[in-house]
Amino acid sequence: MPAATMKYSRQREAVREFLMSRKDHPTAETVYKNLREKFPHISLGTVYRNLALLVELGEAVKLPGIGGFDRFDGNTAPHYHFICENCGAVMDLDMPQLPYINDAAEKNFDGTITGHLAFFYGKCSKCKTTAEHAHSDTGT
Amino acid sequence: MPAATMKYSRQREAVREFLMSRKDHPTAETVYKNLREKFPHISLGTVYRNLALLVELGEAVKLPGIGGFDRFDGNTAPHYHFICENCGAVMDLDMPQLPYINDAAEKNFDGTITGHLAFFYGKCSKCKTTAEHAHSDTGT
DNA sequence: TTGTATATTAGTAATGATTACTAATATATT
DNA sequence: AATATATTAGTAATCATTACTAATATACAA
Repeated sequence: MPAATMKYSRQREAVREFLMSRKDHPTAETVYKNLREKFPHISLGTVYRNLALLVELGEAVKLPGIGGFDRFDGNTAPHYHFICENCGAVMDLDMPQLPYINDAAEKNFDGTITGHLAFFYGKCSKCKTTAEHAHSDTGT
Repeated sequence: MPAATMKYSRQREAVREFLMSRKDHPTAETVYKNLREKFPHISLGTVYRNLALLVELGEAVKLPGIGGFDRFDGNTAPHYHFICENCGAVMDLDMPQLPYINDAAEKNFDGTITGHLAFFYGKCSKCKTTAEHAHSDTGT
């Protein structure tokens, strides 16, 4: 619930800027670790609150529960995601929207389809060649 | 981690049967509530352990983090899901697989796409007419 | 500039789904 | 029946996320 009137905050701006600058859909923990370089006393709660606020304002998107925890995407334009089965990396896919699959879904369905969310699985370019097993998102 | 050799258990059979009998992708809590009618002393841990075991054996599928918690699907054949934005209900969609969208995803992608998961959103037939706000999965 | 109002924060405690642990029980085999 | 071990019930621990609170930052006006 955004406050009645909103005030500027350096922490919120930093969260916003960090999110916009990244294409890897960081977790709250990753945002926290990175912002601590600029704000050594920032609290995890502040990160969570501002991430939720940005989502409410339509300036970020929440990808819930991927690999056990929520991730946040500064790109609010509808797009598809890829998740590497090997290293857990999450990345955007450069592909057009597929609005017609909504029609396919609505064909034998009583309700109304307004949209969809799709995640593609496989191996990222790195894991395709190297057969490593470590999981990423180290926040570097 | 399944044990070296597996033994029969009435509780596990009950979990399996319950899951197979339902098309609404119940949560662990829902399975627990229902099985308590037959096993008044069954523990939630037993339900979780057996659900995880069934997933490992390939007899069930886990839908992670939908609406805040994991759901379990006794239908292991690949299929698509619908999630009602109003009541939170989760249901199967009667539609063909869309293998060609993997090709669309792989077009400008360096890695390998092996599959996808898609969730469709909108209003179920019930919520399309009645404008209620309660969330379901009451376990009845 | 001061002063007042209130949104925001840091720090910490609480929540809640899920997982781990352990002594007792169920199952399988001899 | 006796032995071995997989499984359970019950409970405690985990851990991402949320809620709470006194102190601080921001906005704006006198």
